[in-house]
Amino acid sequence: MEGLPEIHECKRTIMAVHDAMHVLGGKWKVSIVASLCFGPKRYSEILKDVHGISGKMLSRELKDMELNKLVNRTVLDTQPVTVQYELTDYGQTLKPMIANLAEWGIEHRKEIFGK
Amino acid sequence: MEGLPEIHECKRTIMAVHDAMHVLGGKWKVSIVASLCFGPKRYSEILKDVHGISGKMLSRELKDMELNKLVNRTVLDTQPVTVQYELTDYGQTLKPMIANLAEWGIEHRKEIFGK
DNA sequence: CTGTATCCACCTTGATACTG
DNA sequence: CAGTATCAAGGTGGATACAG
Repeated sequence: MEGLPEIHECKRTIMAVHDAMHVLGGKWKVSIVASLCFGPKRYSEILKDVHGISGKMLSRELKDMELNKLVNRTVLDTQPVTVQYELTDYGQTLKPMIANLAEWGIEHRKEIFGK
Repeated sequence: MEGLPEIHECKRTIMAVHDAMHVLGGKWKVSIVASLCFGPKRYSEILKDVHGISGKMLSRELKDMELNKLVNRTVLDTQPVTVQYELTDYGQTLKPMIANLAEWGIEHRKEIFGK
C-alpha cells in the first residue's frame, strides 16, 4: 500500500482501521472533529456548523470524545454560561486524516454532480 | 488547516467530510476497503479478514459499495463458484485516506495499551 | 446558553436456516 | 462457496419538555 512504508500486513491494517473507527464511529463524530479543526468552538457554534445534528446528539458525541481524550471542555465564566470545546493535542493528530477525508469528499461530490 | 491548501473554509470541509461519510458510513465499510487495498479478494477471504462481520452484512455492504462504484464484483468460472471483489480505479483513490486512518489507529492503540 | 430526561419510531445488526 | 430470507433484539437518533 503506497504511502505507508511501516505497514506490510493486511490484517494489521484492518485492525488499525477498526480501532480508529471505534473512536470515530457514529454518525457525527468526524464532522465534529472537522469543525474543531478550525479552532475552538462553543457548543452553539458547532450546532450551527454541523448541519442536521440535534442538541442531544452533539452533547452525547462530545462527551464521548472527551472521555477518549480527543476534545477539551471548558466552561467560560460568562453570563449566561458558554462552553468552549477544542481538540486536545491528541485530537489534533487527527487533522491529516480529516484533511484527506475532506479532499476525497470534495472529489467525490464532483464525481456525483459534476458530470 | 495544514496540508490542505485548497480548503479555506470550515463549512465546506464539514460538508465534504459528511459527503465522504455518506459513502463510507456503516460499521464495516472502511474495514472492507482496507482489506481490498491489499489486492482483489474473494468473498470468503474478506469474511476472514474483517473480524466479526457476518456474511449477511458483508454481502450488503459490498452491494452498497458496488452501487457507489467503489468495488467491482466478478464471478469466477470455478466449481463451485467463487466471487472476486476488487477496488475500482475510483475506489483506489481512497487508499491515502485509509493509510492515514490506519496510521492513526496504530498510534491510538499504543496510546491506549502501550503505556 | 448548555445541557439532561423521557418517550418513541426507526434502523441496524446478529442468528439461524435455507438456496443454487 | 456465495449468498438470501426471516425474525428478534438492541442501538440510534429525533422531538419535546425541562433545568441550571
